[in-house]
Amino acid sequence: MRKVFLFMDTIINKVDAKGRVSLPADYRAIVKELDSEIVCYRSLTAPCIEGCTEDLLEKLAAEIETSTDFFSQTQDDLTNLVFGDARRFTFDSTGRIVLTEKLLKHAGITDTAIFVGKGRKFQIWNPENWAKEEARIRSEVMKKRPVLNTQKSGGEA
Amino acid sequence: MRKVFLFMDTIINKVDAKGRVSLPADYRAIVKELDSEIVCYRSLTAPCIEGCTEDLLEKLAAEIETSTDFFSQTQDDLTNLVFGDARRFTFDSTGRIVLTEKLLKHAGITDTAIFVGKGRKFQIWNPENWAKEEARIRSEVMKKRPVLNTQKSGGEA
DNA sequence: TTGCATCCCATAAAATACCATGCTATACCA
DNA sequence: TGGTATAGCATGGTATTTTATGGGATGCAA
Repeated sequence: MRKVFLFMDTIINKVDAKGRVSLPADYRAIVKELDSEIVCYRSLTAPCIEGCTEDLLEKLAAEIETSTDFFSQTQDDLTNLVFGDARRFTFDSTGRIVLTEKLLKHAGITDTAIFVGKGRKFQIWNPENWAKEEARIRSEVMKKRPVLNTQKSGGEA
Repeated sequence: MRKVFLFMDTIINKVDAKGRVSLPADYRAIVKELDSEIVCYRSLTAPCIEGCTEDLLEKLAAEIETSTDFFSQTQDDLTNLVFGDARRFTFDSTGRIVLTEKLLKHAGITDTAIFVGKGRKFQIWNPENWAKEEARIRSEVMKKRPVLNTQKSGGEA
């Protein structure tokens, strides 16, 4: 039995004409062990699909409810945005989910998708876009790293 | 069996001359599993119909009753409006509810309706109006998001 | 009896569950 | 350590079920 439930690794899978993709086996295992379901939505910040367990969304719902007023405009906007876009995805006996046209379009995915672990969440990218994004992130980190170090000690590398 | 009961996704359905609409299958599943019923009322804040399970309204009522400190006059008025306007909608064997003229008029719905998940609640819009509303919300959030981030750390694209 | 509302049936389309296969990664044994 | 057997996984195809939706029948009320 697993102790830690985090989405990790980067896995490429094919997307067929129906939009079917195998959810990486390890992701499936997590969802099963948590006795939860997958929820996907369009990322707000990047051209990719984002996914998490339904449990996490449930927590988010609770948080929105407690931190904003029942009749407030903010609660209205937030819930519309989050839950209006999200959708449950149950996987079949072979471990596949069927992504919607809306999601695939937003991520620019046609016949191949790449799953990127993000801990409690994961993302699904068009592989080419992800390659660029990963490069950007890595260079970004390298740019920031010396700055952070200088502040603390004296800089390195 | 489902653990989490949240209305999600955005689904377009037709409204026939009798005012009949199919409640999205997933919404029905939630209502059934909660062994509850659908309640709809005119949204107080937007030109749309709002719906939730009877259970939620029950909770709201209970909260008002048990709340020690008196509610403000406005809040009281709001709850009056909601409960006064709300009505049960049972769906038939094919999963349809019959919306009233009053509700349809308030939302400007004629032959097509779009269901928007909001977590514990959902909304029913005229598709065109919803398109505008969604755009408004997205731009609103994009404006606010950087602000929220700057307060915490240093902001991000 | 007539109008209105509810219920039931039929059908086409779409979503989803199932089956089969080849491949890959893992485990096992010499 | 190297080779082989095994189990798990991704993937293509097919069958079945569910869902949306139009039309009609039934029952109640005015």
